[in-house]
Amino acid sequence: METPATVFDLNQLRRSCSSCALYELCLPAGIAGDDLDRLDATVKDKRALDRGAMLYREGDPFEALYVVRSGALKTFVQNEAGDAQILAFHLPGEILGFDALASNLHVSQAEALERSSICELPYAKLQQVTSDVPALHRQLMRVISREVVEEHRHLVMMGRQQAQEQLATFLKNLADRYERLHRDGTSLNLPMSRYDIANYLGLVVETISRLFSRMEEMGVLEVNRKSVRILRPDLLATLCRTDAPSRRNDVG
Amino acid sequence: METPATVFDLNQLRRSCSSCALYELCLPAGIAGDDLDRLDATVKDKRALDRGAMLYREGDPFEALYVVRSGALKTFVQNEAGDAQILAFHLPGEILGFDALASNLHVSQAEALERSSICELPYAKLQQVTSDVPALHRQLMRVISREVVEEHRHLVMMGRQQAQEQLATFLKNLADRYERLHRDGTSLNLPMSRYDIANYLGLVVETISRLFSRMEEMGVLEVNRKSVRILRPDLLATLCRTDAPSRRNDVG
DNA sequence: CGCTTCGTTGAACAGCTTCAAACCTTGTGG
DNA sequence: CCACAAGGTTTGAAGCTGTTCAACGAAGCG
Repeated sequence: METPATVFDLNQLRRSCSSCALYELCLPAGIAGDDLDRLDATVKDKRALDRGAMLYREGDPFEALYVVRSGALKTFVQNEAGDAQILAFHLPGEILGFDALASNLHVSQAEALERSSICELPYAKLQQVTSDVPALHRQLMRVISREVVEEHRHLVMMGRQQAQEQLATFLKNLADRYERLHRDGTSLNLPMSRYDIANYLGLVVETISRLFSRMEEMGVLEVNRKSVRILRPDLLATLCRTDAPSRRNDVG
Repeated sequence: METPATVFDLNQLRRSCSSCALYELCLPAGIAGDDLDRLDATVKDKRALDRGAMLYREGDPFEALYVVRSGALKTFVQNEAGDAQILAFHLPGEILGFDALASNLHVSQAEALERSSICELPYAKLQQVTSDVPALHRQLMRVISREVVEEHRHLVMMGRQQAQEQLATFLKNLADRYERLHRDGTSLNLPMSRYDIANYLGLVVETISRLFSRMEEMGVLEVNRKSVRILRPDLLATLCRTDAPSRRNDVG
């Protein structure tokens, strides 16, 4: 909890990737010297987004990639009826916007889950830099590929795991990502609602609520609304695994 | 049904992307002239893969991207217990291998579903060309992005749809892709087993079998083992949509 | 302070899975 | 070439997980 003034000062200070706390998680990881300076010059600050504010919508022209600097966002797709499927939650240091590379239009939407600040990488400028800096090009490909791999995780979770395993995996993944941010990975403050978690996992709210209660009874978690403390990380890890290998898991 | 001799001749003839029947579906789409020639030079022919043969395995070093020229493959991830989740089926003109870009190791596996032939794009050579040819670079990014979007479809199918809607969507998608190949999109010859379909959709074989029977009773399909004829494409399309918007579809 | 949204809990229900068995196809070795 | 084994597919019956419907308490917000 910092005062608004402090946050503002930090943002002023950090108008350079090399001095950003997220440096090693972000796109510039693995880039140095002049190349980093050139990337620096392409980064535009984006005003903070309030909770519920959209970073981009489906059909928006592709203008930039975005890095979360603080806060959290969700990305989702919506069908004609307005039904949504959440694709991912994005924490500080994570990049979003790749969905628009294919058609130069966004095919998903990004919404802030809480007040968030964003780095904007205008793609036109980024392309100029990448054509001169092969290292950045490779780095960009690596980051997209990471996104592909991350979606594989999501698919496995949905396709092969039971509800309780899914929630355990989801929490463990969140905890791991918070630890990478040098934060405590055992006491989480969930930025998303139960509805969001349910949607992300392909379940309904009631199931999520019941599972939180059950895992609290088991002594794995201490749950208080958005605040989740992991009391037994070891138990949580075992809950991620399916113990009864079901027939649907065999490879053809 | 061509004689082996004819196929061989075609392969001889087609040692150039510009003369390949898959030209407009494949990586070179949007590339022309000298640039295409340079790409041409990087393409290596890969011997045909027999049914069940692996193109790459988890942990294999990243050496190349691959384009399916004929046949079909499946990609999947496997957990410690050997349980698998199929990520995608790959038809002619489609590219695979992007999973390895992030870590320079494959994190998934690719297996031929039937005798297939493959174009190999050694990544080292490809990188040389992309650094000189910005158009190819952009094209490559677009193709990866398409993969991301395609995985979104898979996630929505798994997360928001019921079993029958899933199978209908799966079949419609296959039909569309076969039509893009200038083949008949109404009489499919499924290269994958019922087990594969079930695994891909996060269901069990029995469910798939029952759904095929049910959709045949409804007059939508005519099913005979691997051969599926779509009698009522209009009905199939309606079966893809959820008519009862369930609570789990709302966006938080 | 009242309203709306979020979260929790209970009870009944439904859809998909599990278990079981039979049939059909494919391939292999005698 | 046939018999048999092995695996893929289909169908039935029972069971369980997660959903649906309903109701209520708590928190957030104008």
